[in-house]
Amino acid sequence: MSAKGKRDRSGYLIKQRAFLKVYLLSSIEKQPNHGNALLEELIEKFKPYAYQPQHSEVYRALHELMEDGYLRRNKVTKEGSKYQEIAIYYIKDKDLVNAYKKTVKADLERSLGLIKKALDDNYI
Amino acid sequence: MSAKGKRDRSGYLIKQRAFLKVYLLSSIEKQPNHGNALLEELIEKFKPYAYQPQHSEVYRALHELMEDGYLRRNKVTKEGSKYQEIAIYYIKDKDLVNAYKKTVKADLERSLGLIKKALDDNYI
DNA sequence: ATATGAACATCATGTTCATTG
DNA sequence: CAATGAACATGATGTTCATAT
Repeated sequence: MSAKGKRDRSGYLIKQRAFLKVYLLSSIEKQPNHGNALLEELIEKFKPYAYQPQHSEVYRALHELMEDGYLRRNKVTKEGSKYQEIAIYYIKDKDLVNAYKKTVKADLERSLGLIKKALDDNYI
Repeated sequence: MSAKGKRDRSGYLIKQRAFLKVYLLSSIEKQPNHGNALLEELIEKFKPYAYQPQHSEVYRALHELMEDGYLRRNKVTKEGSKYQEIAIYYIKDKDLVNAYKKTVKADLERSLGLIKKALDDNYI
């Protein structure tokens, strides 16, 4: 079974895996895309935050989203000068996606609260 | 060597260890205290956030803060009906503490930014 | 060389066990 | 039993290797 409804026992901040999953789902909602392109997009997006997600973590997230029925994909042969086989991801179940994003939203808000509190409590 | 200036390679959110350390330092600044009492205080504080730090993690944080010269402690025999030997922690170097808290503040703010961005980017 | 994926390695942290008084 | 600490175990993630085109 994949990492579905799990939050770690102690309940500290949201895990990277879930964080990346919502970004992947949002991006694919706008436009189906393949893994490496999604990765590059994320790397670019987080540059100002000194956060650089690793390719393996992004692939793992995508694989889990497939296993859990959020995404589907089809392998296609890239046209043009290059002839690399790539996997394009599409949303499979929009309702499921929305439900998932909702739970992650709650965890993001909880995390936001924790960090805000730490700034409040420890800095005048 | 302890976990001093380390941030994980990918630069995702602030680590629990550092998060707890600033709380421990702040609490001890106000009032020297022993490990278990600090733990209970933290558990209480984070109850609304469904976050329950573990005792081992708090002790590890305290040990590192000693190793790195932020805290000192003395073992005392508890008076009263109980006769347990407990370790009371005191601030050792205020300037060092302030410097440390400053770097953690930056990481908290960076983390805050990341989470805010995730909420902005993925939810209308 | 690009894209994907698996294998392997490590770190951060959680869970359990031990000791002391 | 309260407090501390170490040992052990697991999970989350990073790094490296493999494969295909």
